[in-house]
Amino acid sequence: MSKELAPRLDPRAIEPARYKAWQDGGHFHVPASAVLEDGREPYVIVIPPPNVTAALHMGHGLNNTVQDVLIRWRRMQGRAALWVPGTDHAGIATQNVVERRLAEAGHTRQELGREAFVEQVWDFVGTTGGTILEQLKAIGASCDWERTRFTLDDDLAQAVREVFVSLYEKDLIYRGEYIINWCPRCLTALSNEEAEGEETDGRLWHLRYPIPEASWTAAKTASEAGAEAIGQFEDGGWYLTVSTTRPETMLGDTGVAVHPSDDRYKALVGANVELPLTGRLIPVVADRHVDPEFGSGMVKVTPAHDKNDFEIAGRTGLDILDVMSPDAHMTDSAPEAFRGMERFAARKAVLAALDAEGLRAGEDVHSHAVPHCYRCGTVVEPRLSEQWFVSMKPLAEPALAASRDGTINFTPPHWKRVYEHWMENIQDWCISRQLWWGHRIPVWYCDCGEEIVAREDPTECPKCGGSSLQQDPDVLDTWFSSQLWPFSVFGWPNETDDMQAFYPGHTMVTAPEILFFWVARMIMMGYEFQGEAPFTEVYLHGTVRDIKGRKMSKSLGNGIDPLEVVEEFGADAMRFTIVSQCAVGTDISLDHENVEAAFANGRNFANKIWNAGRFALMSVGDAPIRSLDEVQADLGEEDRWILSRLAAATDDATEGLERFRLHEVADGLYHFFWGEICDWYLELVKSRLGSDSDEADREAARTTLVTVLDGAFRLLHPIVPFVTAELWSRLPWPEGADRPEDLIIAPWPTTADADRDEAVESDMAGFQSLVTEVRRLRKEYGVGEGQRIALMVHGGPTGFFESLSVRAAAVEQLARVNRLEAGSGSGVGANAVLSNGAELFVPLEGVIDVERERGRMENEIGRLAGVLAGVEKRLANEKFVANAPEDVVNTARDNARQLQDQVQKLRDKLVELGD
RNA sequence: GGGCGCGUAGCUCAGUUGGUUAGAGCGCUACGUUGACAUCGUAGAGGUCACAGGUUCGAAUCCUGUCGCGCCCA
Repeated sequence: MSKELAPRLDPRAIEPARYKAWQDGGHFHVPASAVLEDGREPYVIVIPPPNVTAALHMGHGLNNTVQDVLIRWRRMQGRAALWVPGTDHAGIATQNVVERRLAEAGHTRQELGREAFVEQVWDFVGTTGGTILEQLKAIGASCDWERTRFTLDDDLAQAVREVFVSLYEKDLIYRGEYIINWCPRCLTALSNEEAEGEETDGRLWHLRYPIPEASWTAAKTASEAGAEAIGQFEDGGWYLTVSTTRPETMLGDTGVAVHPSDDRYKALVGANVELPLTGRLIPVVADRHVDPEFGSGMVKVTPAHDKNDFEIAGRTGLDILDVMSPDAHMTDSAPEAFRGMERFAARKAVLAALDAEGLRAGEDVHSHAVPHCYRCGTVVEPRLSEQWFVSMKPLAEPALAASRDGTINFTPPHWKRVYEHWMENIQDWCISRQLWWGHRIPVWYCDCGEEIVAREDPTECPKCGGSSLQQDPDVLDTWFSSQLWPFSVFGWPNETDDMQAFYPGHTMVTAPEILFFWVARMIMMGYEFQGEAPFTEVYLHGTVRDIKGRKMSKSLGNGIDPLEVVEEFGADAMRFTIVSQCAVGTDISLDHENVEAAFANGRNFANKIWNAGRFALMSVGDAPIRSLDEVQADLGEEDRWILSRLAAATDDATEGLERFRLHEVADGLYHFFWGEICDWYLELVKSRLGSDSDEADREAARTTLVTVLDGAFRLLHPIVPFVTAELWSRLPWPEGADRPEDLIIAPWPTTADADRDEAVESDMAGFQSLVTEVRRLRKEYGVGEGQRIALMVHGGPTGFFESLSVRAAAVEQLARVNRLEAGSGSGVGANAVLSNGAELFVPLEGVIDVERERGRMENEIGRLAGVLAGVEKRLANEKFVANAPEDVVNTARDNARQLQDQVQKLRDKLVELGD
């Protein structure tokens, strides 16, 4: 019975039970047979797997709400809508968490040993790993939980193994010694993407390297040729100046380079210079990488500690000297005075030592991007290291073409260019990590020197037959497994029904931050291993920020816990608030200091839905309704109006969802529900629902009201699933008509052209403007709502007055008018002319101050005349009439006519008032 | 240095291919307990659409420049 509904929506009373009913009803699960046997069209989203150690934050709230909206909508459209959930093992992040816990107990992973440590991580993941997925249920996420995957699951490991070996066999994976990004705290290599540049105000120090006497002549020649870097000490000796932001690396310098065509330095190429503090001599070499325009045109070369310098060394044959340990301390390759020093201490010490020798030539403030580890924030050290790499250029080609030819679409579209730019300039990807937690690299080394890369763990060396094989100790970058997610979740490399049914998927919903990390790589892997893209739509949503525009983060303490929001206001409130702010390409900002205000909009709307539904259910009762066809002949104007508006709302919502314009969908449905159903239709239909009204009229009203709510609940369901499903389940239904088991699978509304009724919409607009105008006049003169007034109406469209008198009860209720008369009226009163030309007169003898009314009308005339002048000016312009589209000109003409009419009538009334 | 984006009501932001009397939510003001809802209703105040040029019959919307802000890549 509907009477039991509480006057306020209590989300806690309905949401958990609804969710359970959906899940128990099997509505989230999509078996492959739905596609392969039942022939339903699939719609597939794979979740961006959250880190297994993470707790739900607002970013997840946004990301998953968007996915759920899309999935629920497609499910209602009858698609086999599958949303695959799961978590990511997050190598560095997870290992760090467990290491921190060990440290609290005074232990290190090294003490524990690899096997025991990994076991501990598994324990940890086993106890806490499901948390975030459980939390997703609270916000209503309709994932297929039977398919939950973890990137370290055995079958996903099989996919990783297959991809690694296969790429290796195609020579797209190789091992080599190069400069990589190294985190001295995590003690692992990082990819370029994982080393985040942070704009820093640093210094550019200038250092002097003395030139031995043997080359002074060359130095003099260079100096005379305009070589800025060459100078003379007071004692007559020559030196050259180089600049660096990392002075400590000079201890590893093995050369100085100039551009080969830089005539200034020609004389010096081949000469040696003294490397201060080390007693070493290093050569001057020529290399095309040096930019003669930048600085002095002369650079120091530190091949073991800089990527460009390493390449210079490769071309010029310079020595490579590594002076730093993995944890960024100076090694025995550095001069004794600096050995064992931490890098930043060494920087100071080197500068001081150079100072003492008079070899510092000042410094400049220098703003540049310093790379930091994306997991721990430590300054990344470029380091020479032997690692595994993926050769990216060949993989990027089809992924780039897919964007260029529109196979893959980005929303918002400007990300297309960002993506393509990255693909065009793609660099090889360092995939080995010196961690214990992750997919172990499937490579074994034999004592005989053989390198074995195999799908199955080898027991003996295929070359020498020996059994003393050592597996590579490293694991793979987490993203190496994440990039396989769109097909590894379906059991690939096995040939599965799931693969056949659900690959490729459709929409990827994620944040722009991981466009390169993840989205781009998934696309590359899709092409390489499946021959087609893993999805065709990439929807990149904004970032959740606080009221000051800062990204929400744990460290800033400015986050909002979605679960608290759900607890306090309900998942519907949270979802609506988020979606209504989810305009394409914009961030979401929420006030973390006033959570109630931040979510008021969503909470109020959910409550409004609840109350409208509650009222309707109470008014309509439990008896079956008729079908719309049966009551067609009895429909009132407002019935036909709201049905027409429902059709409009349906079209707008469907189109908005198709274009990912979620904000517009939420906004449109909000105004349809609140501004049209609640503010007007419910008010108009109230009197017809009572027991004393004509039965045919009552049944038409009941049927229309239920039909409209049914439609509105369907349209709103993807955004606010709980409150809509709860109310929908209680709607009465026509006898004998099929009723879907639950709103979650009720068909998404569709429309036909005939569903719109422009004439009735226009009539209704006239009625609405009349009511609003009368209300305004009442307010103007302080006539309270308790006081009934008379209203005289003259003119307007044909039949206008008649249509009002049919609705006299509604006019009385909405405008508090108890006497409605045709005629222009006379005497003292308030006057108005509607835009449809109808003249209104409210006799208010004794209340109205004639002077005030005159002033008010003059203001109104002035305002309208101003608008009219603008329109007339446009129409007077021959070029406008000649060039503008016909409908624009016609609209302007209609406007002008209507405004002229309005102004004229008001002027006439003003004259009357003066008499 | 290169690239992308932003500057619209007190606040947070919409405004799709140039054509409306420029909108919403929150906040604010006034009035209101008419049996769905005070998490409400009614009405209202509040904007020279950053600035300066330009294109156009017509610019918040397109172009150029200036100022301010943010992000990405080197």
